[in-house]
Amino acid sequence: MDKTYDPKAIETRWYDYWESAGYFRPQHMDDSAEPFCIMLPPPNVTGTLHMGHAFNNTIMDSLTRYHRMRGYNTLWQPGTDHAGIATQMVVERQLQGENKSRHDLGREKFIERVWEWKQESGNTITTQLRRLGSSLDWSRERFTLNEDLSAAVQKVFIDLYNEGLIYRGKRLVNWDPVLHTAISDLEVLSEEEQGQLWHMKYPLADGSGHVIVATTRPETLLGDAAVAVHPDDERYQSIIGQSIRLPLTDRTIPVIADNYVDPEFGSGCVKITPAHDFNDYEVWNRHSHEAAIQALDNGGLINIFTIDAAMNDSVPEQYRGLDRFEARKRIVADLETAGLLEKTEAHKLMVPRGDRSNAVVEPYLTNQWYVKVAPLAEPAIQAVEDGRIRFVPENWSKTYFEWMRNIQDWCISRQLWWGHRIPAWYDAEENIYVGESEQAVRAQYKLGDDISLRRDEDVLDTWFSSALWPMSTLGWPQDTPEFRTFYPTSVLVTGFDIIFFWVARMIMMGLKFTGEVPFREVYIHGLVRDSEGQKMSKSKGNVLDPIDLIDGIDIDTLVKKRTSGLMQLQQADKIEKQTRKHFPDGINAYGTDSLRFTFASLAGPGRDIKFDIGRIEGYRNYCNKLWNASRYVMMSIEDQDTGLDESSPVELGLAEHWIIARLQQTEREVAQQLEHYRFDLAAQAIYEFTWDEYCDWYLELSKVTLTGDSSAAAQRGTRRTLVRVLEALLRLAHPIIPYITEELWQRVAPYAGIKDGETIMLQPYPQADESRIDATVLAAVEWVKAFILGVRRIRAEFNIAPGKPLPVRFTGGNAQEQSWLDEYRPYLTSLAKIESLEPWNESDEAATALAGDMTIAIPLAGLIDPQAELARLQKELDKYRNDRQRISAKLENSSFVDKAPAAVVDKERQRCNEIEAAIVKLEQQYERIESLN
RNA sequence: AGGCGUGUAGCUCAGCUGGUUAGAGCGCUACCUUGACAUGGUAGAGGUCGUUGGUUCGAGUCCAAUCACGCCUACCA
Repeated sequence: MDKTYDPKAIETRWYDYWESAGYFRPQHMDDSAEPFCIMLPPPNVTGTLHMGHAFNNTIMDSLTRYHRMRGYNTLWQPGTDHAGIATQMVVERQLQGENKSRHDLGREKFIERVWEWKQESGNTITTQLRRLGSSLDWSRERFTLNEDLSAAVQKVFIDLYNEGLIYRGKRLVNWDPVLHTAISDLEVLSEEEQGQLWHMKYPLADGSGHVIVATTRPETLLGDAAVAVHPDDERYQSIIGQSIRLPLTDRTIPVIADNYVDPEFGSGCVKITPAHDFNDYEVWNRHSHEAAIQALDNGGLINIFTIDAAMNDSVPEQYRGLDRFEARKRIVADLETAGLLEKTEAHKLMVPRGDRSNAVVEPYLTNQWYVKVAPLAEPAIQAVEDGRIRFVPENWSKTYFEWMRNIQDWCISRQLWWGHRIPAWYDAEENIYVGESEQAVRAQYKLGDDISLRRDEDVLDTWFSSALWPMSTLGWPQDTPEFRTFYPTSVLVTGFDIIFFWVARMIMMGLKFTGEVPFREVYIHGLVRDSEGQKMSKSKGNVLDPIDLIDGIDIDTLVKKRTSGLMQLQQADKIEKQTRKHFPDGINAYGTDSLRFTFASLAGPGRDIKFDIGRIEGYRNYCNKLWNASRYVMMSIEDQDTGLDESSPVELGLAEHWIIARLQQTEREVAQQLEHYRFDLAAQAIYEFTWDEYCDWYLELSKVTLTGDSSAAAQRGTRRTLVRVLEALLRLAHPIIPYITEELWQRVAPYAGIKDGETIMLQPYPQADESRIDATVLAAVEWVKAFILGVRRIRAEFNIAPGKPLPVRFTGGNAQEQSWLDEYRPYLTSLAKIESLEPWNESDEAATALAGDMTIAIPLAGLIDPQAELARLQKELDKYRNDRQRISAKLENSSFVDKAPAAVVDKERQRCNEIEAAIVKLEQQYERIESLN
């Protein structure tokens, strides 16, 4: 074996081996074993792996591997979604390079082109997921636009439409003027930006004065339908019902009264632009029956924008064709000239932008399809309330309820070409026919060939198909063995940012169409951020690529990666500086296992995961430690008898019994933590057992037996324990660090008596055997450790070379300790490097330490600096005396003795006695040293 | 405005249903290349658990108030 752990050398070959051997597939397709199933949240097909994916996958793979080893019939189902807008944008950008638009190609050719792109580039992320060691069943990979998944989408649309839960309506939507499509509320990101508030004078038509209205979007003036005041506002009673001469136009609009207006804010007058503002639209709805409103063009619903958000032909000629922001400037200037601009002030406002295009979204009046969500939400709320679905951590259910109880109808149509086309047809009178195909529609509605039908041009929101993912990937609506075996799935693992987008919608759809929840548990994990807690983003230049952490990257390449393709070029310098500061030497190749162990350790209950490079370094060191421990074990057992032959005697010593007991405790702990999704604590238990118990103590203790004059049976027992505990440890750690454990296990397992072990993946997960935990053994080793540590501390304090054998004396100690001293003498002399171990006559000049009731003394004639030693003893005494005072006060408190459980009181008493004994010994030593002075 | 969350060692975080002396990793200090490992070993320094009250025999842990920070949802033109 190599002296150092090199992930590159081992990680490349195992994945192919596992995948080609079919280990990732479910073992059964029936109910002969308990099923465990996780659906991979389908990544965007245009996507590349980011830290969130890597984190998320580490958790899912750990769960999957754990359950597989536990004997569950396990399926982790992969796939990608078609990402309507994102994918269409990618291909349109390609076309742009050829100076073409999608319209030049036409719908059919364009879609062909997208499929071609998907064929070539759509597997980037699935290739990267493999690098993470993810044990996904690739033979079942799905894509939201696959035929069977599309059939599910169509069925759901048609059924919901027939039930009246999908409808078409003309309403205000969030319109992305760059992408020319409606987007849902969730795809709009509002952020505070610096803007201005313009206060404008709106003259009354009778010339008697004016009102002041303020706006952040002056261009919408051209679409105004009214000015609203509060009905009880004394100041404006007289003008309610009067007319306003709308500036820069030849229109007049009424003053109306509505409760929506806050009289305290601004002038108390609000301009109402119903076709371009959600609140104004509501106001308009309440007043649209009024004659003055009805008299306006289109009943007051005046649309002033083209699909590009340029001014359309309904506005005065001089503004037509202007972009909205250009129009804004012109209108402000014209108002100024006309003396109608009262004032302009700086104003912070929330600006809504499309999450894909980053363009300012406009409320825009269009025909769209909607899902009526409230009836679907009700059962979905119940499913969480009554525990059929459990959120972990539980608190996220509050967020879920909050949203579900205030839910809005969902706009599902998108003005795109790439996606599931809406199965609706229109006749010349705009009557709607919904069905599987034109033919089916004609048959169903008895439409003759003389009636021409035209299909709806729009496609469905990608999330509409994602909402069906747990059902559709298992074959629903067909009654398949997969669906029968694995639905409902076991757990959904995802970040909290996606609860509304996806989790809630899956629950609604699952319940609606299968009557069953789609998953029984939802594990919500935190979001990965950089070491300073900042969200990782391209524009901030703080993105880490998981593949770079695995393979390593030099600093120049990293800088280039972070600074290329930036929206704002002036950021580049800052990002370069920052990057060179954080990663002066680039990033080492840490390997997949180190990355996974890091993620597992970070998977605590918090919701921000700060990723610091120091952490992964530490876990790479852990892997190296495990590697070298195995190396030592292999060196100790190769060509040696490890007690596999039952006929030769095998003897286990204290160390063996101890490490076996600690292993059982660790196994219990790890399983318990994994059951509760505490990957951090499970990882910590594995880490501590490996490093602090197995390596620091057991390997050292084993050397005493193997290199000493122990019997053949004892040596056999030690070798057998070395290899068996290691073998179990590898299985224990395998779900988190699959590669290194497989690599080591392949070497080690035969010596542990495992024959024909093809892979660690399918070995049973270690189960604790409580009967092998012996409290006396644990206590004995604790005492042995205390003894050794005592000697080491004296060495360190007096600067005695660690290798120099020392004479050690002892005195006192209870009967058990005296017998331990006798029995475990070889461990003590070897690990503490003791030259001679004899009773102490208490007169020699010596430094002392305590091991339980026993005093350890190291004669150090002439070496001791009495002043320093007295100071040290004093410090220790102070600590003990403090403790004694606190505890005896407690014990003298009758209410404590009366009310606290007896066990607690007993413990305190015992502790008090121990402290008392220690103080006595320390005082004696103090006097001895003092007398030397 | 409403909802959620966080505040423990220089940094990143554990601390489960309240019970001895509050832990880990990284960083720091000193010593050590000992035959698994310097991606290592040994020893050590470092915390009045945001603040103030309360419940309790006992509070980092439960309750209330308060301060600071963060996130989400909805926004006032």
